[in-house]
Amino acid sequence: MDSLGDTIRKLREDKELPLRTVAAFLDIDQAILSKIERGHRKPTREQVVKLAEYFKVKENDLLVAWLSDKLVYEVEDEDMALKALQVAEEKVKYITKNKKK
Amino acid sequence: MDSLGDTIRKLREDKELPLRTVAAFLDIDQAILSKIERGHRKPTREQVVKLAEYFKVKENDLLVAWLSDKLVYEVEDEDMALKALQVAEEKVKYITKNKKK
DNA sequence: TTAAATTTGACAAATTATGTCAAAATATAA
DNA sequence: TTATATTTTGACATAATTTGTCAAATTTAA
Repeated sequence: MDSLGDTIRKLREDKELPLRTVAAFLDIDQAILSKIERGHRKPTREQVVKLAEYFKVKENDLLVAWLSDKLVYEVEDEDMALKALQVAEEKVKYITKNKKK
Repeated sequence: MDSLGDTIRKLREDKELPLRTVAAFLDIDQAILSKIERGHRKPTREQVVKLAEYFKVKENDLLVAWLSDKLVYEVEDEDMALKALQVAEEKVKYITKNKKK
């Protein structure tokens, strides 16, 4: 199961691009991109969108990976992590349903 | 489906306590407690723990409500909210499994 | 009404997220 | 090897968000 960082690194290495190049496109220091790929930093939503564009992959796929990573980060040192995720799912379903009307 | 704020408000009103009293126990201004109950502010983890103690309800139940609220807040304006939650669940299961070893 | 309780919004302080930079470490090519 | 390019790390700055106070406005209920 790849993290978002792993995915980005693979995309970049497949094209044999240095951090410098991709980081320039994102308009950030390469240090940050390095940290993002290694999972030591979370990219911003905008960076993820740009990366999808840059590597020509589905924006939605990358955003799901990004958002789920954020959720994992948010619950990870809690015992009730799984329970909370399940309850959150129910809440989202409930909210979505009542928004449709 | 009650939010955490609703739950706290009910617990407080059942005991006929003013915001002032409970807020004092939490060591915050009553304005914040008002906002928490109305869902305009998120309580901190520590505040939730204190509230569980104060109202003598299961800490874990309140923490699940709190954490799931935070998760909902984090995904709520994303189309892929549900998908991200499901992927996060898989990731948490994966992490938990590999931690046991 | 008037007194208590609650709500609101402007603002301040604290915390966390995001970024730069330069030096250290690592990988690659000559 | 030695030199060059790339990546990684950590100290630090800046920006954004969270968490809080305060006082005035509003609502509730005696």
